[in-house]
Amino acid sequence: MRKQPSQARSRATVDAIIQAGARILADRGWAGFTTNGVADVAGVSIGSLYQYFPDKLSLVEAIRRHHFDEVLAVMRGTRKGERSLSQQVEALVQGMIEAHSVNADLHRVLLDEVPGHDGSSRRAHDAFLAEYQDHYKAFVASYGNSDGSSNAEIVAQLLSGAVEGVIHSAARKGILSSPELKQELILMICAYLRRPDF
Amino acid sequence: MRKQPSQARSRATVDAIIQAGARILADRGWAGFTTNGVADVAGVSIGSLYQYFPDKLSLVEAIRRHHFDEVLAVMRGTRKGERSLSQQVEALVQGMIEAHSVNADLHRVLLDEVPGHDGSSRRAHDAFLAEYQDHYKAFVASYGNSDGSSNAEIVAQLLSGAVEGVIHSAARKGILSSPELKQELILMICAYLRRPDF
Amino acid sequence: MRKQPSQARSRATVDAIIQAGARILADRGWAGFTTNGVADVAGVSIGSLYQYFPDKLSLVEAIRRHHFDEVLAVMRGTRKGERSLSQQVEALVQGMIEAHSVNADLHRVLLDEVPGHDGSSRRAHDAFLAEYQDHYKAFVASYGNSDGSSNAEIVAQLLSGAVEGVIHSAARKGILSSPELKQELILMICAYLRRPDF
Amino acid sequence: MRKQPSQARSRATVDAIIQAGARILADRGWAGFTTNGVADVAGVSIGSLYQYFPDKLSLVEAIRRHHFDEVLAVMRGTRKGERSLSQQVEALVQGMIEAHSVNADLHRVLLDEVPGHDGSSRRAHDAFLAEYQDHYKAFVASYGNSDGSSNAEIVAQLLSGAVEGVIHSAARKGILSSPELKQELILMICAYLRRPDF
DNA sequence: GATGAATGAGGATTCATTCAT
DNA sequence: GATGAATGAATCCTCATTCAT
Repeated sequence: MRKQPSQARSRATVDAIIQAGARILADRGWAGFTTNGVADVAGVSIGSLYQYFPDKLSLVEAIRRHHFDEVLAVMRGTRKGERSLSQQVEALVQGMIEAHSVNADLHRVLLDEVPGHDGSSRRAHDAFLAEYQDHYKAFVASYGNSDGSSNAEIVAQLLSGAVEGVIHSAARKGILSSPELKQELILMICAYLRRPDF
Repeated sequence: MRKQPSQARSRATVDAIIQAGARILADRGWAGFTTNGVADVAGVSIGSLYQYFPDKLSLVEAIRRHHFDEVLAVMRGTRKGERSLSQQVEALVQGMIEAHSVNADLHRVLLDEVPGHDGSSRRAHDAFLAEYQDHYKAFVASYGNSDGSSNAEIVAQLLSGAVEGVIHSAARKGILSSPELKQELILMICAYLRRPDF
Repeated sequence: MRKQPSQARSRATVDAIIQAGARILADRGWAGFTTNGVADVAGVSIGSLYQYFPDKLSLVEAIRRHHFDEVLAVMRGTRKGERSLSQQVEALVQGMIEAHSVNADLHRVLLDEVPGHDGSSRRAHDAFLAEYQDHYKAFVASYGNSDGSSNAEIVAQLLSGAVEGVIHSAARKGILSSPELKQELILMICAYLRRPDF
Repeated sequence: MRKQPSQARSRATVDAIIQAGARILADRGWAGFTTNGVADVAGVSIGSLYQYFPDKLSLVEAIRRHHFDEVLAVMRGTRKGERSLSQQVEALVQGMIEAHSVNADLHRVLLDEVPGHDGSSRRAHDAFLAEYQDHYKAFVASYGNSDGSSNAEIVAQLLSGAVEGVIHSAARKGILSSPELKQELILMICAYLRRPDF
């Protein structure tokens, strides 16, 4: 950011810009994301936008940080310490569904469309992905079986990919809230983690 | 398309344009995809491009159709009629991996970046997704268990989402060819399909 | 330049752009030199301008090359081989006045206002200045006195600065064509070159 | 100026703004001279700047007046009353070099880059140039030869142009302090003023 | 049919200036 | 008096598309 907003008024402006930017990114995608459009929707002048964000990318970075914080907050809020495996899995799946329900369109655009995060922005993005993966690794670890832990990485990768994919495609079809799908996903994960040769 | 290429030369021109477009889309993404750029790489004039494609979207549609045809051809080529469940699953997974290896970058851009398919293009895209899902439905059906068939739809949805997600995230990390991941994915699907309460 | 104009029409366009640019630069200075303004005056669209010049600086470079070529052509046209010193000096002074009469405003703006010529443009500019100085060095050398030639450099520097300055300030006052001033300038140079201790 | 600074604090503010403006003008040229930038460097708010200067041009005028005052002060300080011609000429040249050494970059920018002095600013600028020329006229007059005094004007014009030009070009080449060049310049002027036919 | 010159709406960004606090 | 948030006209540049040759 170019300038720290010190007065209340400017903080409100910055917030309005970020909200409007998130809205436009979610609704129109990266190609439809124009700084003039953001300023318009935010109800501020284009000059005000550039007073706080040196360029388009730094704005999208701010939006990204904002969104990731929310998503991570939801994920961290997932209740822990369940007894049975299926309860643990249900908590995980439920948490991811909720996390994905936080502005799912924005999430997709941020991950898929927004181009080259270079430099400092890369770190923020990687930090998010790292914590994201850690969520799965922690889960796999907590399941605590005694086999070669070298597998944990792969298993976490598999689980995150599968859960992500199922939720993603369900979101696209508008059936994210389907209880049957959720139930089947839970069953699949449980079956996988319980398989005899694990 | 504006015009059907009737002569051999015209067909060669159209092919060159589609190839060049696919190349650019894969290499530079949707944001780097310009009609002038495509014409340049194709070695034809911008006027010729517009002789065959009325606008940018119709060009990207042609590219999409072209690519989806290839992908479906690979998927259809997956060997069928295996005996054991795990052999069938392995065939499925292997087929999907191969399908995703057909110009994976182009695939990702077409699915993630290229914006709103409206009108006729929508149909083509949906037809692809339908056949894609049918592949899974056929697989689930062929596993042929006798329980409530109302579940088949959900199970296909789950499987396609999970497989897609795992392959997608692996592709992003450049580990699409990891045998361990593939093995775990097969294990997960087998475990799921074999679960006692199915 | 971004593109070589191959057809006659495009060559005319490029010429019109360069002429208009030179005009605007001379009339309004670097600060008043806008690409849209140039396109307007040239009677072409802004798009055409950018078809041939990748950016504002490359346009100003083309203008510079064009102008320097003209100036050097005039300087080279100065008749050589005079007998007496004062005839030689008169030829020199006359040549410089004529060279400076070639779009004097443009000359001033190009030398004084146009910012940082980096890279390849630098070379063109330096080449001009070098030939410019060479003109003086050749003159000093041709005067052929036998004293330490290590002075030739300094003398050339002095002469070019003095002649340039006189012509420059005369141009500003609109008295470039004053015969008296020219005569005095010739006298000064002759007196200097004839001084006893030279 | 919009307002006369009456209190000490105000005067300090105005001074800071002028200093900062001169600094920026010298360092970054006219193109890099922005009111917000000046306010920043001066350590005052942009609002304060506009409290004292109604617009950008009035600020640059103040800077110009300030600088010209300094230069004239240096020129006036040149010691007078030397005996021999060459001593007088040396004093003149030395004075001009010193005057040009007072913030040479700022001087160049003010003379070459800053655009159109209209209205009241024109007067200030002309007053400076007049006094500048007067310096030379006084010098020519003091040399007091008895020939047609109608020449004095021309001779002053020639001398100021030549001295200015030599110093200017030397400054550009970074050899303003070269004693040889200075010596040659003095020689040239002496030779000119001593020429038999004067 | 093919060419490529020309077009101009649209989008990112700057900066002089105003005005509420 | 001072502050700095807000403004928006102006500028550079891109790229989809048209059309004369």
